[in-house]
Amino acid sequence: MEAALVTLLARSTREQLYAPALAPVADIVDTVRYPVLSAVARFGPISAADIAIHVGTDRTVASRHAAALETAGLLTRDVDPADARAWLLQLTPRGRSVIRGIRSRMAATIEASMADWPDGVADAFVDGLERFSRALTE
Amino acid sequence: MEAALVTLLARSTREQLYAPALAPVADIVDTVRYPVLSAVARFGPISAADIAIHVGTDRTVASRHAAALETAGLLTRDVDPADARAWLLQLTPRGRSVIRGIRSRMAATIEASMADWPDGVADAFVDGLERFSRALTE
DNA sequence: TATTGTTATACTCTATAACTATA
DNA sequence: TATAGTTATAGAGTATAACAATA
Repeated sequence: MEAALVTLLARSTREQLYAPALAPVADIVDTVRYPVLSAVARFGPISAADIAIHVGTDRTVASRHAAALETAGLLTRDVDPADARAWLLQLTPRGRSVIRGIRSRMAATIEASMADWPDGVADAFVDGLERFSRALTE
Repeated sequence: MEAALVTLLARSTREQLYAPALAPVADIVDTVRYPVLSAVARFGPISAADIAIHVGTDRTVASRHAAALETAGLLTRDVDPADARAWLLQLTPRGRSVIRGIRSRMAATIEASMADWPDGVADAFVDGLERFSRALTE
């Protein structure tokens, strides 16, 4: 298992998995900004500080990526009515459309690589993957 | 699944999974050199050019990491008897001992995070992970 | 006093280009 | 001519430090 994990965690694997899904929108979303966009999609409206926690980077990094995604028209930043220091990040209709396309292409890539797996193995893997991911973020 | 995959592929996840396993040898093996060491353990004796393919980086990067690991006494570089241009990388006894320790600590971390999983789920996950990793490298 | 967000800066890691030596 | 390995250089991405504004 160690070998499989080392392979999966390699930087090149991330590029390899993201590249085909991001290709059509490569000019506005790259492999480092996509995690921010994905987190806003899942947890928004959310502040940049909380995004940083989910994405696992420093606040300054999340802030810069969010600014870039705002410039690209994929998300908006509105003052948090409950805290004037914070900005709440939220997807624009264009952002929602872009992420829908990315997810659908990513799913196609993944499903293709599992096409010849025995029945049930893929479902069990996805189940385990979700458990493992949850364990990491707790 | 997309969310779980984004989490797993995050740079911070790699650090989080490797950190406890590498801590005792942090002065000689870090998270970017470990994949090189692991590949030498699995495929050695092997040339730097082939290591680069397995690790998914450029030749120059693999070469530098290998040089550092040699300086640390974890691997040796001997001229390939079949090709005087190439150097064959191979673990030293110390290198084997170090990687044994890393793998055992990594296994402990992973097993701990799966401790409360239902019977069979962990095995199915590992099976799927290995299949998925193989699909990525082909 | 602590926290949010931002900017300037330095650091790490990587790829590209150029070179030598060998096939 | 092509490939293995190395070194110098530039680029991308990140964290640290310092700042203003608000809790």
